[in-house]
Amino acid sequence: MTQETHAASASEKPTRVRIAPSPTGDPHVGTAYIGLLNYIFATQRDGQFVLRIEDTDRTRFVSTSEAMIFDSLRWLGLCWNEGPDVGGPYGPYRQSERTEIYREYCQKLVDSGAAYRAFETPEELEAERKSQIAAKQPPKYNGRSRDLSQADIAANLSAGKPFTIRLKVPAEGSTTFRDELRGTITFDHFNVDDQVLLKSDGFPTYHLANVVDDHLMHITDVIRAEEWISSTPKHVLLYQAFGWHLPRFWHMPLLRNVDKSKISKRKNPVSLNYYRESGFLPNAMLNFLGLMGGGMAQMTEQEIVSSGASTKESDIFSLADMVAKYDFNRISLGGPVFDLVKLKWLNGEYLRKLSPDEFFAALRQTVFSDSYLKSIVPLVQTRIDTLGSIGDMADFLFRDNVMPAESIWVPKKRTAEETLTFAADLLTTLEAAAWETAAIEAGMKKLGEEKGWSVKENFMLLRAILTGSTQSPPLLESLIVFGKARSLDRVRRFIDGQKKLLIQASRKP
RNA sequence: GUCCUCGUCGUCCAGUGGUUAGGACAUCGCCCUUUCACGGCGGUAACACGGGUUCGAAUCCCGUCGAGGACGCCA
Repeated sequence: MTQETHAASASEKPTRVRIAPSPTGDPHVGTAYIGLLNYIFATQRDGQFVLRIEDTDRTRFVSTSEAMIFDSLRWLGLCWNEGPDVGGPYGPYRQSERTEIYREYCQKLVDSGAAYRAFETPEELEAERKSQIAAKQPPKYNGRSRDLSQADIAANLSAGKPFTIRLKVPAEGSTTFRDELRGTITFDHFNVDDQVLLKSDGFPTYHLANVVDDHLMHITDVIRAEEWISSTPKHVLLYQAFGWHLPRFWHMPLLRNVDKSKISKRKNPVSLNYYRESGFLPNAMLNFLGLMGGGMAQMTEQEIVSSGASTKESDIFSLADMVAKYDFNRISLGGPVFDLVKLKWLNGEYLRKLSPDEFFAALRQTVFSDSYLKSIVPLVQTRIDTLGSIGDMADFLFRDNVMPAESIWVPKKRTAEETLTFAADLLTTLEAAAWETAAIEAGMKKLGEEKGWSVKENFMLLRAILTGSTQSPPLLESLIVFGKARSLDRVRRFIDGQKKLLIQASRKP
C-alpha cells in the first residue's frame, strides 16, 4: 500500500511560515539563514512570520539562549509577527508552555491505535543500538512494545514503569510526500522507525510538537533545513493520523564547512554573537546568506550595463531587494560552503559605503562602545602609566588576528603536538563553561588535573592564545570582556592554524 | 550498514539541446600610489566518470563514482 498525500490547496489561505529555534546555546547562523528565507517568503506573500521556541529538551536547555535568539534576529532585522515576546492569536509560542496540548493530542493517537506506549528504558535502547551498529545493522527500535497486550500494558502501568509513546509506523507500504524543490520523495516504511512522540518526562519530541503546533498555528509552508527530509515521513504519518492537511515542505540546502560537512562550531564560527561582536554588519550578513543557495537571480550582462552597476554589484543586495526578487524555485540544491573570505569581502563593501559619520557610529556601537571600553577599565587601570599606552596592554581586545609564535605558546617541557592536543581539550572545556570567571577557572583547573598540566602551563597557554603574549591583564577577566563567542573562535583558529603549520613543517624536511 | 538528497572554476552563483561555458570572491600579473588598502585592467582556473537518446548534449535517460544528511526519550 502506497500512500500519497498532497498538500492542501492552501493557495487561498494566507501564507504563514515559522522558524522554530531551540534555546540550547548561542543563536546559530543556520537559524539566521532559515529565518531569512522564511521572512522573505512570508513578506513576498503578505503572510505572517511566526517565531516559535522549541524548548522541549530540558537537558540541553540554556536559560540565556532565548533572549539571545530574539536579540540576534532583531539585530539582523528579521522581525516576526507572532512569537513568545510579541504574542499572537495562536499562542503560547513557547513549547514548554504547551505540554498539555501535546499530551492531549498524543492521547488521541494512542486511542486511535496510531501510537502506543513503550516501556523500554533508555539504557536498554542504547545497548540495543550499540549491538546493532556493531553488527553493521541499521540501528532501529525493535518494536517489542508494539504489540503489548492490554493486560501487559496495565501491569506495567500499575507497576509504575515509566514509558514513552511511540508512533506506530505501518509495517508495510511506504509514505510519499512532495518537497517543493525536489519533487516527490518516497520512504519505504521498513526504513521509518517508530519515533518517540512523548518522552517519559511528559515532554513531546520535536516530531510531535512541530506537527501539532504547525497545524494549530495554521502554518502553510514549512521551510526548514535539508536534514529534516528523512524524518518528514514520520511527520506526514502524524498529519494523516490526525486527519490534518499537510503544509508544503521546502527543504533548504544545508550550510557547509569548507570540507563540505554540515556547518559546525568545530570548523566554523556559527554563533551570531560572534559575527555581531566581531563587527560584521547585519546587512552584509543578510546579503551573504542571501547568496547561499542562489535564490537571487543574477543580473544579466544587459542589466548590468543598463543599470550602470559594476559587475560585482550583482552580488550585492539588500533585504528589500531580496523580498522583491528572491525566487524560491531558483534555489540550487548543492550545499553551499559558508565562505568567511567572501563574507568579509562583502562586509568590507558595506563598510566602505558608509559615510564617515556612519562608520564612526558603527564603531561606537560595537568594538568601541562605551560598555566595551568600560569593561576594559578594571583590566588596565592599575597596569598602565599613561592613557596612551592602553594599546600596549589591551591590543588583543581590538584585534582579529592573534597568532603567537611557537616560542610563546609551547611550555618548556611540552611539545607542540601535545600542547595542541591540550588546547583542543581546553576549547571543549571553555565551550561547556558558563561565561563567568569562577566557572571557567573551575573547568580549566579540572582539565589541568585530569591531563597532568600545571596551572601555570595551563593558564599561560590560554593567555598566549588569547592575547598573543605571556604578559597580559588577568586572563579570566579578559576572557569575560572579550566574550565567549570571540574567545572560542580565537582558540579554535589558533588550533587550526597551528595544525596546518605543523603539517607543512612535517612535509618540508 | 540502511535509506534519502545532491554533483559547473578552490568557493558562491549564471547557464534549462546549438555559448569562444558567463559573473563574483579568492589567487596571479600589471596600472594607480611615499607604504598599505581602495580603485582600474588583464591572466590561471570548472561541466565527476561511463554508457545511451539526438544532426547536436553541462543541459534529457541509465549506471558508476564521489560528497552530504538521517538513522536519539536532540532539535
